[in-house]
Amino acid sequence: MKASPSVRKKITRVFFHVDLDAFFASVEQHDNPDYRGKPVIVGGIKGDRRSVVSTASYEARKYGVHSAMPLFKAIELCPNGIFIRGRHERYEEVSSKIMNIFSNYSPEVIQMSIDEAFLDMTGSESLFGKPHEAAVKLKKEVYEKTGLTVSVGISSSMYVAKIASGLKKPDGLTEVPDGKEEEFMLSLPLEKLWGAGEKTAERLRKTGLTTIKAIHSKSKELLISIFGQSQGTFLYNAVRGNKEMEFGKESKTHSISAERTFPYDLTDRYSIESALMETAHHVLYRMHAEKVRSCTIALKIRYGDFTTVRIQETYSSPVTNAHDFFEKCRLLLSKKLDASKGVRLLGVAFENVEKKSTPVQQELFDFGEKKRAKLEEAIYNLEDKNPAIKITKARLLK
DNA sequence: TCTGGGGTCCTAGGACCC
DNA sequence: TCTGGGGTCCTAGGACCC
Repeated sequence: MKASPSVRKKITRVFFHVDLDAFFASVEQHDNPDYRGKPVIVGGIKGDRRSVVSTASYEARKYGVHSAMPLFKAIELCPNGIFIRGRHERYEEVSSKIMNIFSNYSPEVIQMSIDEAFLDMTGSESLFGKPHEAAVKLKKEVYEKTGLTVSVGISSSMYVAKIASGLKKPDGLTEVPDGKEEEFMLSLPLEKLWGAGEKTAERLRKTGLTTIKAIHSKSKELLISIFGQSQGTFLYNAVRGNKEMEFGKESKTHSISAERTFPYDLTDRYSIESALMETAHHVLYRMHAEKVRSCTIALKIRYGDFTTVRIQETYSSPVTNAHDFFEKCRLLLSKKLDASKGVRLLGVAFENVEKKSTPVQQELFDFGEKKRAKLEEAIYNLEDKNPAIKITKARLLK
């Protein structure tokens, strides 16, 4: 079959990027009317050591408080702020309610995180009107149903929509007309270039590229020669707002991890191993809950001086039982740990996680491991059904 | 009282195979 | 004899994002 190009009209794609404004803090303000209009800081309470700000309400941002800021600094800047540790289950609940609303507007909602999503609004005009009109409707519906505001970016390029949604927060709406993507990008300061963080910005500046315009003036080859194939190509496309920069492709790998920063550095082996056991149990539990498996274990250690190392190992068969898993973790720890340094953080991860249904090479010998795995699975199921039951290794009981 | 936790992707080097 | 080239898998460290 042949379609004549002159007849087939080129379809202009329409993407929304929708971002929930100061999400965690906004949920708190919604649920607690006393908090409204006040600086709310989610991430930790006064006295929590080594915490950081997760989300600051717009009232708190006026004091200079922002995400990822150490909590002690936020307290310095905003001593009268309302400090909250956070209620993740509640945020998940509100998030899924909002994502549900999104799915009434588009058959293709690509959720990027708990508080943002892309909506493919291509061809939705007969249902919701022009993109701008549709966005107004969507914002209104979210507000009426949840009391929260969202910011929307509209563009035929996902990348540009993503940047546009961040421009007029909170409660913003920014539309970049089709064909104006490049112009739009050129009007922005370097800090708005999503995907180029602190380190890259620094490198760019050192190269004399202090503006998006300056990057735009360089050839693709030059950018690649400085920043490498991947990042060079990214920069070249990003400053042009190129449409082929898509999000939401199936990711190649998946991992499950847990890590913990200790209020004080751990120095003795027993405490370190106990903490390791606790974290290991946590990730293993999650792996069972998600019905997946993995042959690769990774251990992460951050020392008191903030240097961070990792060690990983891939085994011939998936790790399923807790005893075996912990022993493997402990072995990795022995190989890597510098005992002369205090341990600030320990993390454990399963890498290259895959669905349980995919076939796997059976181990030739089975040293009673299947039995142990069965028992543990039963315990996990029990905990699942009744969260009040907590079966924990004696060592973890204080 | 400096610097969370859960992720993804990239790079560079080494092992190993043909 | 002293040395190749491609491909794949694995590992450790980094950058980045929310």
